[in-house]
Amino acid sequence: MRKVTMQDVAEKAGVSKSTVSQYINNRFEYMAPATKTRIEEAIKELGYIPNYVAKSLKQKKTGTVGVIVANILHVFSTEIIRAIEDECERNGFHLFVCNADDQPEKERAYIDMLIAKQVDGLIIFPTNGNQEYYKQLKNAQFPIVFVDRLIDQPLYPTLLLDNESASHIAVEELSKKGHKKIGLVSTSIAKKVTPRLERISGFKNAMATKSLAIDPEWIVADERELLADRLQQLWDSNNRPDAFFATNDLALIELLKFIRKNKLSIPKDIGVIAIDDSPFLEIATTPISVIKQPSFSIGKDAAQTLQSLISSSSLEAEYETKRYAPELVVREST
Amino acid sequence: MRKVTMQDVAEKAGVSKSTVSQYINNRFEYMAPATKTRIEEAIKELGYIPNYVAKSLKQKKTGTVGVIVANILHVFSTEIIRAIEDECERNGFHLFVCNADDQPEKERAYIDMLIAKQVDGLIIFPTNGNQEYYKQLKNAQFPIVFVDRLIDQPLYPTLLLDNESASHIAVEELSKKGHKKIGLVSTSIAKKVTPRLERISGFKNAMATKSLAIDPEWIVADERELLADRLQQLWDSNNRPDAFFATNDLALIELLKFIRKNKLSIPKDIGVIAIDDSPFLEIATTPISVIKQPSFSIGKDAAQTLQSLISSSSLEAEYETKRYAPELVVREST
DNA sequence: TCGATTTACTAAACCGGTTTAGTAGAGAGG
DNA sequence: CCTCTCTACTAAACCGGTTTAGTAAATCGA
Repeated sequence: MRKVTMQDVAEKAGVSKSTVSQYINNRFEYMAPATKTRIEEAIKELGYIPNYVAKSLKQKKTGTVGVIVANILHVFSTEIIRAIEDECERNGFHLFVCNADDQPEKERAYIDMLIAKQVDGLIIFPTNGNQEYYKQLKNAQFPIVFVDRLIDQPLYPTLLLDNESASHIAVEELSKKGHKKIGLVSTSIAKKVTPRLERISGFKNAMATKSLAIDPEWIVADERELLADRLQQLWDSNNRPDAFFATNDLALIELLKFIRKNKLSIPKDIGVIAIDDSPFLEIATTPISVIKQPSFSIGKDAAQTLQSLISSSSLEAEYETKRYAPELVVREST
Repeated sequence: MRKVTMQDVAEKAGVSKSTVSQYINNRFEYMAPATKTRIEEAIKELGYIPNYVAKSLKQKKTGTVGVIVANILHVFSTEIIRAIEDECERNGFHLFVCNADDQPEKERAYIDMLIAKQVDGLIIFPTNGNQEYYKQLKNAQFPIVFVDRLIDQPLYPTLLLDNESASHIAVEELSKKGHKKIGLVSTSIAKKVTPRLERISGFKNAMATKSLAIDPEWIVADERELLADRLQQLWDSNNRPDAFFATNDLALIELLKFIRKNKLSIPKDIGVIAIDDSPFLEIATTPISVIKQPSFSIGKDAAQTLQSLISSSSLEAEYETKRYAPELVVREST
């Protein structure tokens, strides 16, 4: 079954393709009411749906943006995507959602394909391996917004949590409740992912500010699968902290598993605070205190920032980084 | 800065556009090695990236599929999307991800736009309001796969959990542990969403099979926001079940909040089992027993089924529904 | 040596819209 | 009555690829 084209509508209505195009684009300035009606009817009868690909080719814009996240399974990513989606829907934009899995090659391949598919812009959780490529894209004036991670140069607008502040809040809350020997649990920092690095350095600064001793052994950062063992080793060594700051949801899960396995009670035996909330934390053994990221604001702003880059004719030389304030939710775990 | 086109490459390499096209599509049968090299160099020097939109227009396929889910924030949706994405990446397909929020009008608008954008196929969590439209799409031979929900006619392949069986497993597990007065908590069934309806009717059947009494008051199905109150009312009436089956993650969260508020202990005061797992349930007050959906299999199969529909020249008159076996994970809450 | 075949490449139509330049006819103004 | 403007519409180029039909030159077979 051949698809109905504008030409078919034109013939049925007894007008030219151009006139149908005017109709589709609501340019009625010089259209006779009778013509309008005839086209309207022809469209309805034939069930005509305009081909957006043809339109995109001519107009050099697709009404499409790409989002490349590290992993959709993270709560934070999911919320960001949802917020971007909501905002884009308002502007009639559609979203290509991709997972780079923190692999620069995979990220690069996605960027290439998305550009080949002529997306109008990209929102990326950038890896550290494509700096040079980002620079090329910037030179070509291609609109991008970075989220959650910093790269070396201020090529593009970058939106992320004020991680330093989040760590300070975490340390402040734990120390306020009397914890002094504070440890940290993080997923692997091998790939130099901004939030993890900043949260760790923020943690160290905060500890120093409070004149609390930092024991390097209490900073446990490793692949998720290894965290349970690392924590157990630390515990068995008897050099034990009395509280832990988990820098993200995955680290928290591993920490809580360890705590359960060792039948420790929160916060008596061990205090806990984490970044990133989940509805389940509210109803955990001891409801877990957390530091929330304003993910919906970040996502919404990312989408809006991208929209403005897309509509502006040329990019600026540099863009500033926008930091978002974390929000403490005190429950019973600290 | 003008984009580099195939014409530019052709001129630089001193050949025709057609030859460059052959090169791009790896048709080297009749190409002189020298020509190949010249084109290769021209492409590299100019940084040429083919325009997939132009290609799509001519070839009438875009290498793009649309996924319309009820809500990305559900764990189940997220996992399905992730699985579809993985599978599609393998075939070089990209994903438009959309949220219909269970609103038929929103769903319809998305379908329209995605078709206008010439997606090669759709994977939909269908609402109940667009049956007639689905039929039209079927007539137009448009490839679709339905996930998670049934519609009246077997128009398209449909993949979903064996909900009846999931309910039986839930009742079996609870009754095995000595619970007899079993209640059910579900989010709203006003919109006749398949999984919820089937899980409730499966629950009733399972109870009947076990000769367990069903008290209609123990079946609490309502908007998420109202569940806490409804449960409290039931509890205060003193007509109390001794266990609850939560039919999805959101219902479970509300149930657990209620349990915590009333300081009930699981499973002593109240047994709990639910459909849909989350890493946090493993480490809850009492680790919660759940019935898992094989969401990754469902997503992967959905993507593969869609791929086969896309490559087949014509759709069949009817398709069968594929049911997936739920999997019981026994923890300590039953 | 000459037609047939193969090799290496190209011109031009095509995909389905948008857009620009242009035109026929009606009405206005002098 | 003639020009000028405005209205309502159209022809054709264009977007950037793919594809078909075709062609010139080289090679082959007898």
